Amino acid sequence: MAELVRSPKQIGAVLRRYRRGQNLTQADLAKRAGVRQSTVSQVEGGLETAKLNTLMDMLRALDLEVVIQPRTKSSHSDIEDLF
Amino acid sequence: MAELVRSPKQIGAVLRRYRRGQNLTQADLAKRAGVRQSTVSQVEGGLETAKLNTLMDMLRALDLEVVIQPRTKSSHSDIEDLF
DNA sequence: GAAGATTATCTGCCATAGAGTATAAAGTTA
DNA sequence: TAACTTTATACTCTATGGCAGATAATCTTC
Repeated sequence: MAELVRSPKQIGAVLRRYRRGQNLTQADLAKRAGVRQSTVSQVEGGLETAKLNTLMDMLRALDLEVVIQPRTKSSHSDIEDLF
Repeated sequence: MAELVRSPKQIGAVLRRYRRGQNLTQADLAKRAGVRQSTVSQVEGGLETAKLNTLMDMLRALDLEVVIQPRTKSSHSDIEDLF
């Protein structure tokens, strides 16, 4: 399932969801991605100033990929912005 | 058109393509995104340690959005990795 | 090929990410 | 509720992003 994300907070939420879906702990993911567990915790928490390569490492470790596309009028996940 | 990206370098290339497609200079985009022209230059160049919020600001300024999805076996743009 | 526009780099400065290491706080299960 | 696991925070230190401000290098165009 493709997840539209518009903020670091949403990115973190998606990462967490997929990590749990794969039954991995933050420590597991950290090891795979080559970062520290505390870093995983922060990125999942939506750290805005996280580094791009750190994010990419985490995505790769979860077998996720990124698609960039022109903004669509209104996507379903807009509702998430309310929370 | 949706663009699959797997590295900061590819992200930078996509940003540059869209920026030019909208006939904007780096300075224009910088102003819209609230960053410096030098920063735009670096991110388009593929700076791996760029900050997440900086990237998001640039994407938003170009009316682009990000989708995170499970990795597909082999996407067309894999070929781009050769260059 | 000179002028003008655009992009790439540089210096100084400050803020902070993430490593390393550790512990506190939450959650989970027996 | 004690024991264990998982996640959130803390502290020091080093590296570097991005701002300010500016200039060099590289296109464009006439």
